[in-house]
Amino acid sequence: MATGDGEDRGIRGLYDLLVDAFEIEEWWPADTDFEMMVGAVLTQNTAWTNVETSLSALRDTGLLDPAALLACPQDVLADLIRPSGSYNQKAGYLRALASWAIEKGDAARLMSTAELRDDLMGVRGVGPETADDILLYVYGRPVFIFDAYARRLLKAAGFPVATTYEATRRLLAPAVDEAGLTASEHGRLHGLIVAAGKHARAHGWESILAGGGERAAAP
DNA sequence: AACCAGGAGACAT
DNA sequence: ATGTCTCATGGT
Repeated sequence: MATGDGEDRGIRGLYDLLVDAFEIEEWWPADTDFEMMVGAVLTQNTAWTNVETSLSALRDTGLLDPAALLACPQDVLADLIRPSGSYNQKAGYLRALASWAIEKGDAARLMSTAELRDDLMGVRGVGPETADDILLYVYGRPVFIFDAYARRLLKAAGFPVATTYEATRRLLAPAVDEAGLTASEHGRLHGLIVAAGKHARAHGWESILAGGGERAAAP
């Protein structure tokens, strides 16, 4: 590995690099666990600013609560989350999520990470990335989010990357393990990667990976 | 005015 | 196990 490519520094090294390169505000702000889960579904293929509009509408109508949300007619719910796009699909997803939250209660906290991940992915509307978001930000499990930005970054850094989320996750599980980041660090890392991804869209990944460069601020 | 945004599911191959 | 299509608004 005298290639000098990014894999040499490992995921821990990538984390250190990004901490120095970017300043981000508190990532994934939410008052409650359920609000965080709702946000995770609404943000699918959707800009976060649009999600905030929907979350505010849900908060104002008291629907950021599993039981209250289930009691709401689906077409009314769909209308409230319209700004987030795919509102008919997502309204159904949110109902499935609310049912799961009520059914599970605190039992979820006792499950192993692998078990809980499988359980979450059984919920309609929760795929691999959304499940990992919830594992990380609601249940405090130290998982790496292999979203599109992360895969591009990892590839640019010299890691072997697959085309899909799950394939990449399996491929790089050892590297994530070796990094040994805490859940808190993983949480910050995901935010940093999204900030880096937006920066890279304009300036390329090289400007970041070269390191020691400019310190960019996140909007 | 295409293109993308803090993806997932159904279905075909 | 891997593609393609649909969902659908709002910002650049």
